Amino acid sequence: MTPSPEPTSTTSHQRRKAERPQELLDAALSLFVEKGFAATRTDEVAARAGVSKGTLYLYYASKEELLKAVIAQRLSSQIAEGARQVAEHEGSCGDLLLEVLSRWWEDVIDSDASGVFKLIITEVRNFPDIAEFYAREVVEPGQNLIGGVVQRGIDRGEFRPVDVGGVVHSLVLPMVMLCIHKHSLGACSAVDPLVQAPHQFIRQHIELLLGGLRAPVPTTSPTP
Amino acid sequence: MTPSPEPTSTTSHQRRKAERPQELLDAALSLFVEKGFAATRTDEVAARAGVSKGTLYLYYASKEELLKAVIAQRLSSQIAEGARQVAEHEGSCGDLLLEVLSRWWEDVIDSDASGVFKLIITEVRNFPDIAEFYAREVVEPGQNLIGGVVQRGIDRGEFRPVDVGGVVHSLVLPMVMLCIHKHSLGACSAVDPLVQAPHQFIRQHIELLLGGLRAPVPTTSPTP
Amino acid sequence: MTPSPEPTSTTSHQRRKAERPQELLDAALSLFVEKGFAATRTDEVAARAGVSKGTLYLYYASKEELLKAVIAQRLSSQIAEGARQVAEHEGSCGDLLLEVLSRWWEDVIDSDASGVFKLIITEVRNFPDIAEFYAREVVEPGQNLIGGVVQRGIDRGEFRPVDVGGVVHSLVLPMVMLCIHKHSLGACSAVDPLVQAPHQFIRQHIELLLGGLRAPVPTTSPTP
Amino acid sequence: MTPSPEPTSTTSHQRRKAERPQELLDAALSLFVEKGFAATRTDEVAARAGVSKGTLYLYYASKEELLKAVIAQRLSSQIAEGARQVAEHEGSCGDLLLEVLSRWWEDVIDSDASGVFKLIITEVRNFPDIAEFYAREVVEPGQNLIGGVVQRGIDRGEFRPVDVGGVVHSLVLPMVMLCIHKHSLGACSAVDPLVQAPHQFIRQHIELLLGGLRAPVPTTSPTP
DNA sequence: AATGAATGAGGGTTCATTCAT
DNA sequence: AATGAATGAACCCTCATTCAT
Repeated sequence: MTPSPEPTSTTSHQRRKAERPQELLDAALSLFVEKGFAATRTDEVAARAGVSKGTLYLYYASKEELLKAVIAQRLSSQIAEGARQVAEHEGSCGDLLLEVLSRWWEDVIDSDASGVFKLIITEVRNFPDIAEFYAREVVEPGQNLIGGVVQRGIDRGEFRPVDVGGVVHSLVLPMVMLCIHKHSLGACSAVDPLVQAPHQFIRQHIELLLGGLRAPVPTTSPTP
Repeated sequence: MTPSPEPTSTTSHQRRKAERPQELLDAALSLFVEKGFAATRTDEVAARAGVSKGTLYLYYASKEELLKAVIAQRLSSQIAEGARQVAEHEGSCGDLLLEVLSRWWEDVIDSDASGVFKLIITEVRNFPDIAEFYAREVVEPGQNLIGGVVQRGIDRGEFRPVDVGGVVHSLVLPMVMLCIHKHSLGACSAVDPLVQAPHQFIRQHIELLLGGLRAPVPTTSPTP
Repeated sequence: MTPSPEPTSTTSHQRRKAERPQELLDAALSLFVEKGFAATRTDEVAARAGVSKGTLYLYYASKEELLKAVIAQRLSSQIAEGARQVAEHEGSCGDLLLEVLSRWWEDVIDSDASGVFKLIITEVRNFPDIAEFYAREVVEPGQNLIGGVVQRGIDRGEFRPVDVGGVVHSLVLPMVMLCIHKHSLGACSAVDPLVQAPHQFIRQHIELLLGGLRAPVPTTSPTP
Repeated sequence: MTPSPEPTSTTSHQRRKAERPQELLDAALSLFVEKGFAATRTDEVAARAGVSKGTLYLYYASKEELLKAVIAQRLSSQIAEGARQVAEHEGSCGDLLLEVLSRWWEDVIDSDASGVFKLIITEVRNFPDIAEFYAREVVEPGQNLIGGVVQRGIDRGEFRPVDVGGVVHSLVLPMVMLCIHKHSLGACSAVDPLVQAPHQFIRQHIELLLGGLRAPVPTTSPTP
């Protein structure tokens, strides 16, 4: 916090220098997502980041390292976000699910992060490290989060006693699928306008599922 | 020497030639799905098909033509399958959906065809022709099929009046997502065993959705 | 000359068989001349000769052997032709030159043989054997032929005493050049229509040269 | 630190870059002329230019572009040369022809440019663009140049009234032929030593033709 | 004798990576 | 730190040649 003795020399030159890695990561992410890792040329990445080809190698030792940096950075920033909103929620589990999922999803779908899912899907088989990383950092905490809420709903009698893991998938897979879709078929002209209003769809989807999930109001329980 | 009337002239030479295209398509599909188009080398495809590199080019003019042939063939064979099972079904629309979807899906998920979805997702951006082809041949007929059943259910009062397109997506997207998953993260060791019992999951998923979809049993208040 | 004992079984099948080598040579000559040896594919040669690719190798051990056969055959047939017309000619050496050269040249320019010059020019550097063969079979006898007539003209006082070798080149090089031209630029559309009336040009050319060659009529010899 | 005003920034790095295109063109010319376009490998060109295979493609987009650049550059430099020496000549048209032709030709025959004629002859059929280019840039201006002098000679009564186009060919074709010869048979061992003294031959050739071209000296019968 | 499917070495071209400036 | 020229391994594709039929 002590002001650095050098003058206000955080010149635009230096500021740019500090931003280079992020600019490169952004450029790489968008290109990797669009064309795939193998079909993306390093010159393109450098060009989109506004630097020369050689500069890329000052920051990342190889194209593969760049890929891993892209994924690691985006996923790390997502882990925290979901976890916060969880526990301090009041109200029914149904509402909580609706709230948490739709908020998280709205954050993701409109940002570059949505592409990471496509990127992972596309590249895991070629870079197995990614699988392990993704399972540990994203899949597991995410499932625990959502699964925990579902389980709580069952315990409270709010939900019917169903397979928790299955419900989580029913909830989440379409969301992931839409992220992927956005960066593949959805990016092509005039394909399936429904999926182009994803905010609305996801809300409907969750409510539809909650409809099947909620325990029948235990008045007289006439249904066998 | 006894002349067999029909020309047994399908010599082993000719028989091999007749089978080559399919062998190459199968090899190409599995490799393209596994590694992506750009990361697959033509020698690998040839080797997996048991022929030499040059032979591939006797049947397909280029790597890109091979890709298009792979997709076209697999999709063409799927178009017919779905359409058949449709109309001559008796019983409730809910049962019909459960039946048609789970049967189609079991056919797909256990065959090589499941990979085509990943392949399309991965490559459309690089080969825009594919988007058009896929939209015309798969997405549209598929949506009409499922959407038609849902609409019929609503008309009959079996289902609540919901957004048809949205329901179709809620039903289908997880299935497509599981196909994709099978060939990416699912192919990596020890990731998410839940998704490794996909038959059961999809049945649960459909029933869960049907639960949210069915009109409340009109016992007390038979609203028209 | 004794009729072969086999019946008239020189069926069209056999006749074709006997003609195969020549058909292949003709096809090869025209393609080699048009595109050059390296740029000609063996399939093209076979196709133009109306046989399959494999058949070519029944007659010629390799593409290179085919080239040599093409050249050898065409040149051999030219050697004899020129030599005959020479000695038994009556009249002036000028007339003889005009006669021999224009007749030989008319035979050559309108037949496929004209292409051989281009072929040799194009390929000697890659196949040095050809140089030796050509020098021995064509250049040397040809020069002796024409040079002999020129020398005789000088000896008789019909021609001025000039460098014989040079005159031969002055006479012959344009003819060779026109053969080459016919198969390169001359085969392209609308190039230099003059050269497209080569019969007339060559006659003019020879007469022009003879005009410079003839000794001034030895009346008073006023020129120093 | 003393600032030299003009940037001596032509570092050896940059200097090399500036010279690369010419080095590559020279290497390509000599190889294309020697072996033909199709039989020349790009690595050979690169190696002869002292660079690696990849470097070639930094300067020329393809082997074919390299060919066209080779031809265009050499021809462009020849166009100007001939045109300059023309008009400001004093003396007879015969002297002018002798002077212009032999000077131009001596420039060409001893430089690499002589090979371009063989190259064009060899490759036009495969690359029709070249024909058009050559006709427009070389043949037409050249014929106008020489033909103009001949016509002037006729108009002045210095030459007999002959076919101008034909004379131009009689003059020029042997020169072109010798250029071609130099790079094909002439490059093989011990072939036709006459043509190996080309300077002398061409002078003789021109004078021989001029002998046939000149109007008879109007001493006794001054025909108008 | 004839075919044409199959081969695989070789050539043109690309592109990740290096390094002198 | 930044550049961009240079490299060369690797990839797609061709085509001369072989061989089972």
